[in-house]
Amino acid sequence: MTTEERVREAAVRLFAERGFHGTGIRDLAQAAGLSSATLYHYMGTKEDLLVSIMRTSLTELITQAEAIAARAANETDRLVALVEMHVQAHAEKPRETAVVDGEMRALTGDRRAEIVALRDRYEQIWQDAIVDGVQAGRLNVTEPSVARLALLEMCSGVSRWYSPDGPLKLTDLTIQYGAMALGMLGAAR
Amino acid sequence: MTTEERVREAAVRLFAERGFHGTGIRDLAQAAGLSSATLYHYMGTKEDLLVSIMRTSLTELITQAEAIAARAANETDRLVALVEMHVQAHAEKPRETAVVDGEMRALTGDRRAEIVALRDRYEQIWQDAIVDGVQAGRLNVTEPSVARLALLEMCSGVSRWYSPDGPLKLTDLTIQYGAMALGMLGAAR
Amino acid sequence: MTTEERVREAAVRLFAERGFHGTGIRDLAQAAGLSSATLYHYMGTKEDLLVSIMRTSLTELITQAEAIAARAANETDRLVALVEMHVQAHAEKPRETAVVDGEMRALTGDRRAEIVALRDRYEQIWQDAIVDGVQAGRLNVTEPSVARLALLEMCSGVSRWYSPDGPLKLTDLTIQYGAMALGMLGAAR
Amino acid sequence: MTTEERVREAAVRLFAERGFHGTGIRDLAQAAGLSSATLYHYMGTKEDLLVSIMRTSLTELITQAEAIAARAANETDRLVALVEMHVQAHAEKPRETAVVDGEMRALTGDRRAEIVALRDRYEQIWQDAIVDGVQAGRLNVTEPSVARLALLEMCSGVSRWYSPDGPLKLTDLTIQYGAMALGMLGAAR
DNA sequence: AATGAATGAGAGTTCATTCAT
DNA sequence: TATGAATGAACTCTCATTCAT
Repeated sequence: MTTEERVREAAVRLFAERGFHGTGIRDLAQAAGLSSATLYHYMGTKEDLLVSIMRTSLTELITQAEAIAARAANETDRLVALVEMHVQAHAEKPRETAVVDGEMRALTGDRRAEIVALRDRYEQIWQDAIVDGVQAGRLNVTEPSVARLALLEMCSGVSRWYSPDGPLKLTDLTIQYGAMALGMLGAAR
Repeated sequence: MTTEERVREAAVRLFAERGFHGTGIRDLAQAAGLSSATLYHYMGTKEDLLVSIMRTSLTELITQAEAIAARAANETDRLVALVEMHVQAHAEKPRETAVVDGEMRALTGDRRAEIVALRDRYEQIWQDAIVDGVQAGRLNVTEPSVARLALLEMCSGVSRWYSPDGPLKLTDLTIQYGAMALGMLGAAR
Repeated sequence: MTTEERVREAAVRLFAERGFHGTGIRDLAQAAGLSSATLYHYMGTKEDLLVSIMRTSLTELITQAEAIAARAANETDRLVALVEMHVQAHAEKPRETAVVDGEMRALTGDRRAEIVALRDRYEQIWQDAIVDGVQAGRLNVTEPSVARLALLEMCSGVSRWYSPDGPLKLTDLTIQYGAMALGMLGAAR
Repeated sequence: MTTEERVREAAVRLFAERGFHGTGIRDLAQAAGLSSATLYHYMGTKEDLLVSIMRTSLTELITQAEAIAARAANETDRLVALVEMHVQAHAEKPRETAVVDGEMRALTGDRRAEIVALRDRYEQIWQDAIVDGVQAGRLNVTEPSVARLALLEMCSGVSRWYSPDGPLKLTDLTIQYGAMALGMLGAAR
């Protein structure tokens, strides 16, 4: 693992555990095994580091979501595939995703706009999936926007509690979430 | 409104908007219209203030949840009533609830233990409701704990986006969430 | 005991235990059973209070020392009587005397000058006693100033350790100090 | 002189002149020619700095006192040598010794216990010297503990007034204190 | 006589960041 | 590549003091 990766990993972990404002540059340096001065060879500002983490994570989610949207056999499958991918990502990379979901308010100015735009783009994919599902008669929701928000919150929460060392296997987790998603969206049985 | 209430309200707002660590004592003072020294006539430490906000909010939720659990006609009603109450609380007091849901990690030591215990007590009420519903054959979930976590995350998310000034009325919101909850828990139709 | 006395007593105790700068106005108020605002009905500034304590204590010492100097039968008696008086004062009022001996540096400007002048006046009485004793052939010291300083430090130290509840009676204490003083000043046997 | 030494020296001087609580961190920084933030590269807390100064000074005194106790020809020599060493230390390092003698009360908790233990160890060496002198018939004191306290106070006072630039040479000072000590302890002539 | 409320200034300490080496 | 040294600004919190009631 390169030093840059160590820095990044330390940042992901600490930002997730303590939040951006709760993490000091010295904490980061110590966790990465460097002096705080050396840290600055591997990053810009603390906020740059946060942005970079978020961009990477969100971009990956978007890429996967777009691939799913492109290849899904039907609207139901598409929705379930999105849920499974999202849940899996939050189960496998709980820290990265928790940072994305929880630290957006720490960003300022243009950086914030950039990340918000990415998030909006990701959410739009979900919005489309739900709207299309409803139009196709496969889903039954009163208000697609409300459903989208509720669904995403439900799935994102996984990063806060799931542990791969616990009794629940990842595949079972995604299956359950897929089922719950279909249920809450009133999918035709 | 008393000065103490102004302090509290300022804290709730800023903690919700910027997070505990992102809120300085001077920000708080300014928002409450006081000097930072005067602030300390109306609070203990910054952390004390956070604890107090959380305790108040969680205690209120627990009180309401226990009342619902005591009076509900059947397991389905009980679950829906919990959802409606929770969603309503998060819609009406989005800042207080967001602080409860998001700033627990900022607490330290005994204070943290106290608040975590309250949260656990609240979640247990939900857990019981789900388990009872399953046993009564009115709900159908694979894993009650997973369902509880998913359900609570879904409902708590409301504080992050709902606005009473938007197109969606509060009653419609709660109805939709009730329906989604029943759907995701596989309620008998 | 009047409130003013309570304030004074609290100040004496706290200044002695923690020092002037180590004692806060809130500590004083609490020790006197008042609010910090009420405190200011019974005193000027914190420094005024210190000056007042010192003035009272030093004036009393000077009065007693002058009486001794006026009535002593001979130079040896005079020296011993000064020692006994000084030791008794430091044993009976350890806090007042400790404040006088230890907090002079906390004073500023004119206040400091006033107290320093009182202390110098007191020390002059001792200086005269030693010089007269030497001239009378009753004492034998190389350098009267050095002897005076050494003697006063020795006697003042009593306030730091003597307890009336301990095994040593006050009369025995003063007798021992008188004997030690004569010894160190080379008194004719 | 290294920066660390400059910090230490500044602290010794200011703590001696104004007391620990009377010295601010910004005073310290200015006296050392640093910003207050930079100060913290060279010390832990302000109290750590105080402890370190005291430990160094007391350890040196103990080392010297133990060496004297080990090599003294007889009980009288031993006592005089202790006095001379102590007086010399207080004359040559008046600030360090004044801090040791006067700021112990500013310490808290374990730090205080550590320093008190060192001081007690040092005083025990004196106590032994006096007791041994009495048993050997070379000293004549009523109460060794009282004599020890009086003697140490007398000698420590030197740091408060002696100046190497004054008329009194250091060797004369120590000789006079040795003579006074023997006198006050009733040494056989 | 008594105090709650108020505050500017300052306390000790840490912040994120820079730079010469 | 790596870091000690450095700092202005900011941190949370307390200071001594005043004043209207």
